[in-house]
Amino acid sequence: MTNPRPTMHDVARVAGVSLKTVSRVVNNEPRVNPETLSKVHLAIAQLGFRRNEFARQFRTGLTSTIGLITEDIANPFYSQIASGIETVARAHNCVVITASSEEGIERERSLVHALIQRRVDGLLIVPASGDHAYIQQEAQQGTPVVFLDRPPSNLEADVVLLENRSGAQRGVAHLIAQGHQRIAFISGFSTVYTGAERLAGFQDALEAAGLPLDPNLLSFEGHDATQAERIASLMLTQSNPPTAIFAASNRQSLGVIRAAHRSQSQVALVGFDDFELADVLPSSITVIRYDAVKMGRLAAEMLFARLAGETNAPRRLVVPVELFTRGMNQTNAAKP
Amino acid sequence: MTNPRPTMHDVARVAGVSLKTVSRVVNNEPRVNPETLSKVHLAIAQLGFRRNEFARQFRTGLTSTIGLITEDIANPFYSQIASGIETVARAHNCVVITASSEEGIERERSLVHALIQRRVDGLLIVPASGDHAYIQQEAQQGTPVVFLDRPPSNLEADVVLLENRSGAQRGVAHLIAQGHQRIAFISGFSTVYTGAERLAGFQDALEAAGLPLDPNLLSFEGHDATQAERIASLMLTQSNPPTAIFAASNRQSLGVIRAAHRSQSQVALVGFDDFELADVLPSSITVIRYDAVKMGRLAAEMLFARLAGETNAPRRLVVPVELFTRGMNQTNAAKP
DNA sequence: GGTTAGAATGACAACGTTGTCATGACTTTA
DNA sequence: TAAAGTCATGACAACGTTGTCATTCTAACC
Repeated sequence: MTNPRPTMHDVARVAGVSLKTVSRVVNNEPRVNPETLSKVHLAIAQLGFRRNEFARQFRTGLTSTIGLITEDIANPFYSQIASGIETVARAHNCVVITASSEEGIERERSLVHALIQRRVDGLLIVPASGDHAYIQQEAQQGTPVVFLDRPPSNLEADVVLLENRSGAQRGVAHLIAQGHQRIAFISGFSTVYTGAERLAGFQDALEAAGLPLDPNLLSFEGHDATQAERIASLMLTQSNPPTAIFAASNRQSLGVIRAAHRSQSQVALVGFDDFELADVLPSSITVIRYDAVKMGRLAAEMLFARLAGETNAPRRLVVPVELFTRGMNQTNAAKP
Repeated sequence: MTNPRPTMHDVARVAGVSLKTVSRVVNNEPRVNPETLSKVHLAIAQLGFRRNEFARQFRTGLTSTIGLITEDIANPFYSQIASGIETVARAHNCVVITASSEEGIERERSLVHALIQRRVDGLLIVPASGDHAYIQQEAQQGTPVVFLDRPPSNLEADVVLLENRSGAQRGVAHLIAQGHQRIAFISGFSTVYTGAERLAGFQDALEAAGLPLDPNLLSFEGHDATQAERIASLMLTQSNPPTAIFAASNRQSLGVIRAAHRSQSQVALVGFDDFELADVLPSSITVIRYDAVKMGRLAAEMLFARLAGETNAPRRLVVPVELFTRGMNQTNAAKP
């Protein structure tokens, strides 16, 4: 029923030539007699032979495979990054192994090891919070690593980041320019790099405008949309509620939108990360947006540059973000 | 600077034992003298040795790697599937290579070959339209293949599908029950399996209600959201416009929502596929939804069952869908 | 004390490919 | 016609691991 895959050896036997000659044909090496060539081609077609890339990679030491570790591939942000990476990888005849760390440093570590043991040529990592010194040894043993979205701790390495701080600052400045004075900031864990940077941008904007920072309007517990919704609801129903909210990522934006919808609030919202349908919501949402696919491409290109032998000091690349304003609601409408 | 990765041979030399003894230690084989054991462990730690999984896989013939080919990994539907697959793969100590066919049969074919040549243990494919007979040979040579979302043409194989036809039928019946008589159907290419099935479901519902099918209210050209928006706009502005639209997938839903938003139309919408924010839109959207992650899990489990030696006839698994009604707008409100 | 059993270890082939070198035949050159 | 060069081909080792089998040594048995 299932005939095993033929090897070069089988082809050689059928064609009546040596193993090496088959290898030459398969690799399009010169100096093969045309007659021999066709004999071999015939045998190849007859057996349905296809070179065992796995064995070849083993022999040559290069797997033409890179690894990508993200928090969760189901998250559109990461899957867009993955898409950009894949495009570049394909141009280099590479495939991509994707794995999800679920935001745990231990799990990340075990994935890194699993991929290193499979001898991927390089690694792209969206790092979980925690100590990344363990990567040092791997990198020194010849597997280049490029980080995405967040820099690793305790490690000098290539990294591609977003313009987090200035992006957040511009978003908040936009709200201030619209006349908002009480602006809330809802984020996930403050220990995550992007959260901290965006908070800094938030503070920059307040300071520049001479506005006070009300601790009651700060939250770092909106890790997912549900949490963010709960927190936004609380803020909106308290006495002296915020007139605007800055959401640190699309997960928080989602929660805030739901909370505002439920409580019929007209609170203004600016969010980091664009999302589909932002344009057709009852109150259009201004966002800080960027090209996630491009981010993936850039990181992959850095990795391939390393693989090509580049040995400069680690580089830090920053992907620009754009304040994209929607629905020019200049003022904060009062509740009905 | 970069010390090459140590091999078992290096460990053996440092520990003063034979290669095979190191192998025994690494594989936790019994009958190793405790003293020797610790010598070897010491050498392993000292050199930072980690087994070359790649060489091991080469020797044993199993790569512990499966391949996943989708249309576009950046599409949330596919990235959710990927997430489910990854979970199952991890439980089997496998990693997943993801690749995008960009909906082209030729590209798909080249990816299948690339993955087969890398000797992935199995393949999961969301097939592009076209002839899939070429897979036959691969499957016979020992690489099991499971299809997702659409069955392959000219090939008997395992496949996991959605309840397309009855799902669409229920969605349209829901609209009819609300009193709609002129219902449009907007889809991508009719040649794609899911599109054809959902159209059949649409027709089922109309027939059951004794409603006529107006060809002017059918379109198969809304391949992406932009196209769908254009078509929906045309339909909505024609004389005798539809009072409801059935969108065959989330891409079409998106376009329809935009079109309705632009033209201030109150057209009712039911769409196949759920999407974020559907609950907070001005007119809440009823959808046919399902668990895409689970779909990935099921397919992966089928694949691993094959890898475990299952040799039954190809199976067809159907993932149930659910009509999820939102916003009980019983009637079709007239324009203001 | 000689045979046997078992424990601990090592030598070697094998997986399927590519790189290195050798070989023989034929052709060109002096 | 001998020397040198080119062409076509093949034999063999190597990549790093595991599987098979052989070997040595010690302990236990009759």
